[in-house]
Amino acid sequence: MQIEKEVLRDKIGDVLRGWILDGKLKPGERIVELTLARELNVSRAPFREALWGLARQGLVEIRAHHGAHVTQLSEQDIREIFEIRELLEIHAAKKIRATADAGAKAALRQALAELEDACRRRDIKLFSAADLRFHKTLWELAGNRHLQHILNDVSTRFFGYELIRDLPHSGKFRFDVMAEEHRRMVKLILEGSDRGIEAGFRKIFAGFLDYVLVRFAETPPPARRAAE
Amino acid sequence: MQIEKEVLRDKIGDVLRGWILDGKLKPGERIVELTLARELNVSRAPFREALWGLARQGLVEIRAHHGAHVTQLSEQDIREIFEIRELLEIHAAKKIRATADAGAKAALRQALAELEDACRRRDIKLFSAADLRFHKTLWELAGNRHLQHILNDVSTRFFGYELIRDLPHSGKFRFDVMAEEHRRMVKLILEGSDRGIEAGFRKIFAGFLDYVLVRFAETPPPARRAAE
DNA sequence: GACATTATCATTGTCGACAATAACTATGTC
DNA sequence: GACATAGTTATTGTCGACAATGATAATGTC
Repeated sequence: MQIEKEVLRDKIGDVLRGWILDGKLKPGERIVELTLARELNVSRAPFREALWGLARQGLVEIRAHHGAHVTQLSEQDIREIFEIRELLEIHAAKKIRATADAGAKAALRQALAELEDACRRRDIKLFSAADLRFHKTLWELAGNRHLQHILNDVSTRFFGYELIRDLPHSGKFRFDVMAEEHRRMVKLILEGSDRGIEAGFRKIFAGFLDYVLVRFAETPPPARRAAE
Repeated sequence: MQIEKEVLRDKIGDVLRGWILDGKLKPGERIVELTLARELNVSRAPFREALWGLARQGLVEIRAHHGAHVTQLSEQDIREIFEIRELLEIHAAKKIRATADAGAKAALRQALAELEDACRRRDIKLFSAADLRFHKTLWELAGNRHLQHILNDVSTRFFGYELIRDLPHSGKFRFDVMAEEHRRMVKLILEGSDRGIEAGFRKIFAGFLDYVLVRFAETPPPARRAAE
């Protein structure tokens, strides 16, 4: 594996983030510095700093003398993070509703169109990318960079989870429902009221949380070696 | 300056955090690793990791080849962070209202009592500590550890600011107003409704934000060497 | 055989040195 | 004198080595 970009720690961080998000490194798994550092042909110094960068995003947890572990979320964690994301994303939606200009509306419609297209093609990879782009657009258009940043971090933590990452692969993934829900969100923002956004988004989020939690209950914890 | 605790990086982090929060290190100021590391009789390795820990809290910003700078907030930043804190703290208050048991209510009243006492004595140091404790209690009682954590980080960023830290020293600090406002918050949580909390907290936050922004406008930016 | 104790090993924490980069200074040119 | 250029210095980035710690295995005792 070769790297070529800014500073080493950033390149390493990008690689590790990728490994976590696509499941090569699994939740709860310990990251042994020397092992992975050697695999990347780098020394431990920049590797360590890369880990701190990931810890900043909540993707890994660093404990003194116990190394870095890929963050492992409990059901409680998922509920809590979900609650926050819902709160913040609804807030973002309301702000967009109140402030959106022509450009913002166009961006939103554009993101929606891409997502709908991915759903029509029933293409998982395309959908995941479009979904991420859609929500990132939402966060950005709210016009609060700190909010955008927090939402990004809070959301990123989920993607490392196969139970979420692999959701679409479960065969019975409802592309049409997803398209409809996102259409509804856009409609609420462009034509609805704050109360409408509140109720509509809540409903969509609740449905998704249920879906996630059911899968979480089904999935046996992958040998949680975490709590020591 | 001597240190003795867990791992070096944590001890260093604690010292640096203290220096930032009490103004020995000012917003925008560059942190030169060797200089401060020598002052603490430590090498750059643990010092650097301490910086990453602070970056995780948003207290410093690390840019490749440009070192670490104590986070410098623009007026825009203050507005944005304030908006988020208001949103989250109102959410916390609503959750407490809905779920608080006898113990929670007692904890809230206790925190309020200490704050009122500090106000009666017109003791700034006491007040600052009590205020922090009051809000931390609020965040904790909401029963969402992730929310608690985010609120803590989001709030910490303010304390490094003299314009906020030194507010109470401006002579005309209104202890009675502060006591009254916190009393009102507790009353709203214990006896009010969600709508009441929303409106009441909004009003209090708005007043405080105004106060902060006026002072921010008055304070000349301390030779912003940031934007390079 | 089960348990406590010690020794061994794997891994992280810290260090000092050197390389790479950016900021600064001095010099030359017009 | 102002500007561009080259050289110098200050600071960060990366490295390999050693120390400290925690986990594991081996040993001894009951």
